[in-house]
Amino acid sequence: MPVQNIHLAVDAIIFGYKKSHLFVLLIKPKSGPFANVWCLPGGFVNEEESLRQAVERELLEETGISVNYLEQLYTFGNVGRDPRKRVVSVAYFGLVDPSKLSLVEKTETDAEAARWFAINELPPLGYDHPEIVATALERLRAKLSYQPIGFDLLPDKFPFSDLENLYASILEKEIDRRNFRKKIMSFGFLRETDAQIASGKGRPANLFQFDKTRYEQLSKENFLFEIKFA
Amino acid sequence: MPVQNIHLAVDAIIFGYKKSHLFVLLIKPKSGPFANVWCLPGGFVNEEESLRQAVERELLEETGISVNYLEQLYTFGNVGRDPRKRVVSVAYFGLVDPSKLSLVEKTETDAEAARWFAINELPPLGYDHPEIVATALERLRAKLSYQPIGFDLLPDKFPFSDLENLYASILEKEIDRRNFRKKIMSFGFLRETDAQIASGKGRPANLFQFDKTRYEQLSKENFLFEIKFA
DNA sequence: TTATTTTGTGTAAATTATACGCAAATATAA
DNA sequence: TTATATTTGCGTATAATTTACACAAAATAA
Repeated sequence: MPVQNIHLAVDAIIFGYKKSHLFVLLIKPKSGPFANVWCLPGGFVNEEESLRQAVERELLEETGISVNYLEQLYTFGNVGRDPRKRVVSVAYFGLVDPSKLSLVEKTETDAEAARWFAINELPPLGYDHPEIVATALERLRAKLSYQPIGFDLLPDKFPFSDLENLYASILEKEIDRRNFRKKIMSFGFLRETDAQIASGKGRPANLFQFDKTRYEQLSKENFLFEIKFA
Repeated sequence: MPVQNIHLAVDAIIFGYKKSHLFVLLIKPKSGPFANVWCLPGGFVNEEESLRQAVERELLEETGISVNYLEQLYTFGNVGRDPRKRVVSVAYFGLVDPSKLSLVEKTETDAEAARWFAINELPPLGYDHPEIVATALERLRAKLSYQPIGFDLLPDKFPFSDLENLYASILEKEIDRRNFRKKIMSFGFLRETDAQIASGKGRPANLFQFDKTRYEQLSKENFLFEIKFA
């Protein structure tokens, strides 16, 4: 085996969603070359853990969060992306529901705390993390249209308009409410509950629920999830 | 920085296509725990090269081939995937045109040589390479339907039926010739040349050519490549 | 010259996507 | 209490796309 001095890290880019805004979870590392700069959560991989375990561990250590959805995004390995030495980082892409977003309102910024930032109000980021965020955002947008992934950004029960606003705001498109609803309901994996919610003003909305089991059943048959917009 | 004893490798899974069959490029490593077993080309990353450079270098060294298309596929990092020590491997996914496939017919199996294997006649593979192949095949199939990637598996000029057979054989679907042709031609990036080819028997076919520039132009506008099959 | 093989092409029917507006239910303000 | 503003819930007609389907032309082989 060669003598190799390459370090292996993982980074996590975690999206949250609330009130028509997409958020990203950031931390300020306590040490390292970007010690006082906002960064994605992440760190070095231990020798006896899988990559996924490493991300989950780092996430828990640095932010206290656990995710609804997590998948490998891309591996960033350019020479020089860490000023100290060669570090290759496997980035993971995750989604959480709004219950995890409480820190956004709470945190009164202890310097090392994790914080949520709205996607279009990100602070300057360390390393090549802007590139990672861009890649993740692309992936999120792409996946919204061919995987029912939006539900991992919503609470268990939600009014239909929340789903609609999620698509509209993340994809930055206008959506025809009637056609969108028709389309989603035609899939048959969204259950209308008998609960209602009063959103403050206007007519109260019925709450809906994503039936994951049903979705998985359908996927095995000849069913294709796809949402396109003009 | 932590002391970390993880090694970083790259692997390449290269697809070729000829006469309605999909091929994968394999080698027999000269050393290591799978010294006499067919494996994907690959090897350790040098400290001063990017991941992509590493794959391209290994490919050239081990198989003498250069590719038409190459993208990062996935990073395989489970503990124990290499019996010697922790090795994390970034797998790349590549496509070549049939001119590179000559080794298939030529090679009279010098033990260390590279060889093409039909996808459904693969020998037993070392490491976790069966998993990598499976992942790559999934990716290839998925991409065929939303990126005009099939052309990288064909020669510069090709009869239309080759394209059709490529889709049919890789996706294992039946295709309606007339509808498929209508669909592809409607995109407007396939040029009919005035060359013809006599395939041996039957009516000679006109040759077609993928106009990449035109495709890229279209992509910038409001154009979506998509091919679905029942 | 006849049979066989492969290419090339059009149309009608079914399905899917799009465009579009009004009434019901609530909260708030007058 | 009544009027106003806001949000939800819903249907239909038209356009666009997808699907199903068959036969003639050009070549080779027998």
